[in-house]
Amino acid sequence: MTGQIEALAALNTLEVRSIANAVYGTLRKAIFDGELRSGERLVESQIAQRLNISRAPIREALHRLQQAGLVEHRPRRGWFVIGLTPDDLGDLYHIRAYIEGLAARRLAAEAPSEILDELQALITRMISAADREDLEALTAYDVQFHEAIIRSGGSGQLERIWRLLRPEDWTAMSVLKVNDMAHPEIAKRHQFVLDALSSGDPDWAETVVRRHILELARLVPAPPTLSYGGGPSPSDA
Amino acid sequence: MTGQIEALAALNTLEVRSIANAVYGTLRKAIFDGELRSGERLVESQIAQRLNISRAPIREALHRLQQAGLVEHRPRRGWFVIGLTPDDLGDLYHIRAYIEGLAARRLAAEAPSEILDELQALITRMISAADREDLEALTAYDVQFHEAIIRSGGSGQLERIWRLLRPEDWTAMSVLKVNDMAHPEIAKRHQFVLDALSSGDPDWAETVVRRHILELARLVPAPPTLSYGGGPSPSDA
DNA sequence: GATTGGCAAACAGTCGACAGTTGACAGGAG
DNA sequence: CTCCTGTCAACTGTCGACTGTTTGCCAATC
Repeated sequence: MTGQIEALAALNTLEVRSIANAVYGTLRKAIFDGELRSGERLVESQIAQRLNISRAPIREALHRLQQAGLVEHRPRRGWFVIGLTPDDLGDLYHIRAYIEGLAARRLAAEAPSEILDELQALITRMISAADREDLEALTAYDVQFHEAIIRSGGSGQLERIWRLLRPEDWTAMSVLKVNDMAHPEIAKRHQFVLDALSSGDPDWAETVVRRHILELARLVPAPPTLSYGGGPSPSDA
Repeated sequence: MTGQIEALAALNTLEVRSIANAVYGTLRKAIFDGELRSGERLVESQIAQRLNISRAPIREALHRLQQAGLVEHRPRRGWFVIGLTPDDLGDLYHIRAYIEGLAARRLAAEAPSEILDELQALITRMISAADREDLEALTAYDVQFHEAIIRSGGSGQLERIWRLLRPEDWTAMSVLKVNDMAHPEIAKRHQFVLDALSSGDPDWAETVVRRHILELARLVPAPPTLSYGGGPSPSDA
């Protein structure tokens, strides 16, 4: 019974209920895959024609991509793909580090055992995923771990901004690449974080979580959007 | 000549070049003025009818309001006004404090004199505005001061997120109310911030700026959206 | 009396069309 | 040859209409 209910709930959450959602995913993927280069112009009518739909859902998707910082809108001129510089990515990780640190501080202050148990369970699963060399699962648990911290330690706004920082894929992608070399290490690090959260010392919890994120920031490679295909780069300003 | 050019530039920046922009402003104002209460439902067609326009620009405005965190969109159900709790506002200030702190850190590391001069000029104007009891100007310079820090200390992403945190009005409104009682003090505090930025000590600059913002957070009254008409307030956590 | 099934109204999602603006280009004046 | 001006195509901003889903209500059933 419960299993079925959960399945139904998942179906409801399934994101592709609207064309606009599908377009959003398609364009986002195209950008990340490098099919759409930084600076490239996106013409609503052309996309509409190529996907065989009207412009309305395209506009909605573009607005959402703008919110995610992946495209730019110039009034009466059109839409342009934004390239993320390594600096940009670094900034996003920095902000994320602060936000999660803040959530961690609050979480540590209360430290409700259900949450801590949940986090511990996730770590257990991480370990087993690492044993199986199941990168996908490992990544998923990693994301869930951080989501749990934000959800239980932050108010709505903290979570809202946090989500804006990570157009779902980035984190997943970078984690995958980064941890290529150190699967079992991941679980260990999260255990360290959890210990800090359980310590009852908000300052310590905040510090550990912040460092945890910033370590990622250092390891993250240049974002896929970038793909400077050589040539003179006008990147000094 | 130059004057005219500047005037034209200002006209270009003027935001009401599209209906969607106007609708955005209208709805935002309605929410802040309390005409639209937290939880209230917004029906696209009704708004369209009342403003005598089609639904397209309304949808765009609603999407932007969602991005600003002022309304919520439930697929196939509609749009709902979101009420900001005092906790929410506090969170936003906290995040802002971190972001501006980060920008301050970088700014202090380089400390280009043009920027410092610009900031000093703004403080001078603040003082004179305070003398004149010109609250509007005082607020404007305050905002410009912080904008300058973000622009020169952050990469694009830092600024992008920073702007998301402050649907233009909040800051202005809260500053107005808060400083009602302490106009000349404002300039003094900003001078303190600027000194820290000039000190060449990034750690110190970050700390001072962060505190500067967090002081605001403590002073800020309950957000206007809220308008709890009495009743027990659930604000302890 | 409580539960289920069907119905109708309300509304979001989507569509195709039109109008105003912008950038590019060609042609003419200096 | 350079600069300005008029023209044109492309594209965004906006519109009204259609379609499918959701919700609340009422009747039929247990």
